[in-house]
Amino acid sequence: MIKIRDLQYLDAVAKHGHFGRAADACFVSQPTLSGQIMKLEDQLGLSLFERHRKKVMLTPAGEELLLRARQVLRSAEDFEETAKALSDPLSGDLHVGLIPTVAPYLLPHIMSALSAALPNINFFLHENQTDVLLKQLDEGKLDVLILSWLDSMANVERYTLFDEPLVLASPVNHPLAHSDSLTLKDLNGQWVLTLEDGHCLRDEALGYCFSAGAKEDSRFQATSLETLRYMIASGMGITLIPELAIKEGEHGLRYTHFKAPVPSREICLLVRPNYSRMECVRAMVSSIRTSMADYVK
Amino acid sequence: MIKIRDLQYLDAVAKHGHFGRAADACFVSQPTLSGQIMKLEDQLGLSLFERHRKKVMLTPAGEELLLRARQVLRSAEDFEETAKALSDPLSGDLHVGLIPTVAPYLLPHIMSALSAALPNINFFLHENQTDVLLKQLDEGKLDVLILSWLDSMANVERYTLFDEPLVLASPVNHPLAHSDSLTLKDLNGQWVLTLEDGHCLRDEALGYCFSAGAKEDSRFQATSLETLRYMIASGMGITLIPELAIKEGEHGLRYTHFKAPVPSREICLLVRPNYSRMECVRAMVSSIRTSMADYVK
DNA sequence: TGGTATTGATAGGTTTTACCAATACAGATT
DNA sequence: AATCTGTATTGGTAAAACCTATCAATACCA
Repeated sequence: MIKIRDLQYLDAVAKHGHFGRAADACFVSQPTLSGQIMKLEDQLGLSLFERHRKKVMLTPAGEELLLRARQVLRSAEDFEETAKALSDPLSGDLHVGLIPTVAPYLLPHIMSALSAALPNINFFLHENQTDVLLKQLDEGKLDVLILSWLDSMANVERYTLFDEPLVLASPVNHPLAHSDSLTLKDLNGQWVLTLEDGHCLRDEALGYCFSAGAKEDSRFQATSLETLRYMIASGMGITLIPELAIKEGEHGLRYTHFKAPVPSREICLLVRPNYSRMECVRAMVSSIRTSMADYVK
Repeated sequence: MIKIRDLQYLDAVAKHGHFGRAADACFVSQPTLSGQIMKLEDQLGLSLFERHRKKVMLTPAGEELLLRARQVLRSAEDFEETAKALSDPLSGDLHVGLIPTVAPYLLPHIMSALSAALPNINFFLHENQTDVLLKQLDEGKLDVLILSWLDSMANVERYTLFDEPLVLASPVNHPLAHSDSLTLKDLNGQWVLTLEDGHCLRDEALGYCFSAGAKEDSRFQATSLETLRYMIASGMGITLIPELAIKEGEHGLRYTHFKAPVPSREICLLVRPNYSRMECVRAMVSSIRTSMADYVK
């Protein structure tokens, strides 16, 4: 296979019409350039130049090949320029996967700081359920995930961002609302509404509720937290809601915090092991942790 | 500057997702390939692959660069394929320069044999006066010239094709027509019509005529042999015409051959010294000499 | 839970090659 | 004839690309 250097020599000699000056332009000695051109001609099985005492001119074949050589050189330069642009790990595109019970409630707290910390990163946000996200991360379609940690997760690198308490969401007139000392045990015998299957929050919430002796009202399953919230407000039951999802001042709805042991989930950031832009990931983790610490305070 | 080989390695690893198999495909050892990829990554200042036990996947930067790398490889292959096609010296385009007093009379005798001898050559024929042709040959716009030799020509390689006698062209009723023993001396005192300035035939014909004591009728100068012929036929004077230009059966015109010493010109083929496709030139010379030997016979 | 296979990285040594300085050589110029 | 200009040749060097052998980490299997 030909070498790009040789094509540069070809280009230079064609441009200068003179081996010595072309050699200077390529920062090599004239014998080197002459030798390489001869080797190239030998390799191609044709002569590129006619050597004359006063000038060096392209053969017809050389003329033809010069055009293609310049095409090669152009695309090689394009490659190098792209590489240079990409070499800054703190720039470029970053595809972030988030679960639906996190994305709309977390992003408002972290995005402005993230954008400020990584001004040259374009964040693409993808909302999907955990299993889909994990698959896409593995396939390389996503760069990082932000979701609720499950012990069953494997083959990922995990950065804990914060622990998010779950709070009781109930109709304002519910007996447990306004309790000053709500514990999980108080859920015993209650009917609990949940998200539809596939949401990790459903499994987490049900886990806490079942262990406390509550029962699932499986007649309805909400497709989103927002829908679920409306169902609760209309008096259909209670549920556990992540703290970040609380919106104060909602009509008919009341959020009540638990006393210890507080049910919670761990929100973490996942990347593939050996991910290439760890510098960027570390900056993200740092920025998000700071944002959330400020939020708690 | 990057090396094409490295881009091939990049392409191979991306395609196979496996260093060992990619190395086999590139006919190098796995450590070599690993090393070169690492060196490339180092050089570019970014990592192209994420290494996992079970698979090797492209980083986002790698994905982007792979596209450009393949573009480079494509154009490099195009270069090599073109070179291969051009490496056959007996194919391609060939620009032939001919003088106006040769082209229309010689070409019918030689072209079919030339085309047969060099079936893969495209002949481009350029008709111009000697000085223009020499300049274009020197500039590389033309590959070979076919013209009448002048001793003043320098810096060219010369292949004699044949000697072309000059014959007397006169009106049929001219005293010298029908002579069985015409010599140059018979031109003494005659008025001679010629081609316009710039045609080498003019200088040659005038040379013979002046030395024989003839005079130029400078009231008219023909722009082509065909015009000149009509002027002779209409009784305006005599001239010397190259033998190949004779058309028998023309009304009012008579051609008379000279006895020795026969005035003549040498038709030759010229190329630049160091011309690259000498194999092709030799084939041309050989073909034309054969054609013209057949013609004389 | 060891034993084996797979895979990419590493180490050490060899060959290739691109390179330079010095110089030869050829044609043009004086 | 002497000189100049420009390319080719020669001999030697340092970088690189490459190989074989081996390691370390993991996956796979019984």
